[in-house]
Amino acid sequence: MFDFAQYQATPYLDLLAPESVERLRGWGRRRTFSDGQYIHSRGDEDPGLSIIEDGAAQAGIYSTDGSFILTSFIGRGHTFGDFTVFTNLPRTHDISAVGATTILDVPAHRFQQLCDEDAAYMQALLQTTLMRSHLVLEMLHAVRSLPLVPRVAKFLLILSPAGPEAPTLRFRQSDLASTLGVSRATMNRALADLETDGLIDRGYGRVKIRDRRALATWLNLHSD
Amino acid sequence: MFDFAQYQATPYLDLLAPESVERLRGWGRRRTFSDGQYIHSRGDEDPGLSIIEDGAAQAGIYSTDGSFILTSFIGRGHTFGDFTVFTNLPRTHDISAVGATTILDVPAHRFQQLCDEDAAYMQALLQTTLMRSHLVLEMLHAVRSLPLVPRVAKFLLILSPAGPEAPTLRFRQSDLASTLGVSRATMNRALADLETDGLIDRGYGRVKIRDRRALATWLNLHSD
DNA sequence: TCAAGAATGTCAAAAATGCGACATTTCAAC
DNA sequence: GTTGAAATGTCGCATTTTTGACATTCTTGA
Repeated sequence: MFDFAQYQATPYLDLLAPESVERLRGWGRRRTFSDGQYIHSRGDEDPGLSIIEDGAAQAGIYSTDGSFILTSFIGRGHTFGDFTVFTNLPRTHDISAVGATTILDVPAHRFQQLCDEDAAYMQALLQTTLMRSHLVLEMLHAVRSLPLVPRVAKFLLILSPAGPEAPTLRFRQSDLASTLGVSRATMNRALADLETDGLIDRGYGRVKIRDRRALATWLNLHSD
Repeated sequence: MFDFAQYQATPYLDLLAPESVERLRGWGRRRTFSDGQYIHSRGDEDPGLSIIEDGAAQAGIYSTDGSFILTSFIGRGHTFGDFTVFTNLPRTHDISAVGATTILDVPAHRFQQLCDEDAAYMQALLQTTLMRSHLVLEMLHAVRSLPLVPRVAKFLLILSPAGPEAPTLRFRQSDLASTLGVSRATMNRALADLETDGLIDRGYGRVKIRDRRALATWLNLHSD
């Protein structure tokens, strides 16, 4: 049985009442980015909550050798930078736009003020944070306990956007590889296996999941 | 430079005002456990927040082959079960006591009521959740990008309790091994390396960190 | 105190993965 | 279109890790 929530968190904006969303919009600054453009760098110290109004972003860390270790794909309605508002940590990830993207930036002090006035803002944030935390734990568990091919399958499920039935991930195999901590050759073999089983299609700079449901079912059969 | 916060989250109880802690105590049920006793099992559905008043616990997942994949060490003042209160997820980890342990259980509806009355309860929870989330991301990053020995070192730092300067981890090498997703033989070699460098001592069913600071310094030199 | 169980230390063979290389395919800029 | 850069597909070979085995050490309970 395919539990949708198991692999996706509910977007922050979807957890707020429409009027709360409107209010939030009034308090933030809107910025637009083009595909691949940097939004934040690891180590930046400008605390604030960012919300994706349109488009998408990816969070990860650039290694010294230039490769990018992807941690999460952030879709419309989701947030990032939450760390910086409620802890003293600097930004922990590099974030760049995927496709044309509009971001709503709410400075830390303003967001805290909003939370004071209406606890719903904080509760919603807590909910998404807990769900994302759960997903990261799942990723961690996958990395440590699943054999290569199921591990790749699980990551594809977690990293793929929620919406479409047959999502296309616009990732290079080399980036996917460092995301899972394996070499490109190994990733290629694993993707080839999944393609042979009719679960995905490999393309130039992208991977297409033919059917989320089928992939999830296959994963259940091949894990544990 | 050894950043203590980098490897430890602040306990929930430490983020609350003393009177808030008192109030919370009045709302929960106190239970005691002896060393190794089960507190919760993965899959349980009895939503509620648990707080460690005394002692400690460890969270992880038992594999089908009986080995235990440790995810986190939960010390005094920390919480678990937060998922179950604010999302519909069942418990995701097996939790057992480490040493004699006292737990304060607050049922989900009561805790939510508390949050409604005083947002501080939620804000503190958000803070610890964000910090723990950060730690899990660090673990994930370590698993994927660090060579064996630094990887082991980083996990030892994250899993060790905050308090003592020379903490002793009461873990078998086989459990540590599955926690990092390597074989026992490999774990043994890695620990031997660290022991040769004078950073830890291997014992029967335990690993002693001679000096957290020194280990952290060594890790900085050997990562990236 | 002693025996049995449990955990560690270690080894050689087998398996998996990484590394470097190179041909091929695809895309995008001109 | 053409061309060059970028990404994929694949191949040995080197390296690391796993596996299974066995001896040794430690702990605990009879």
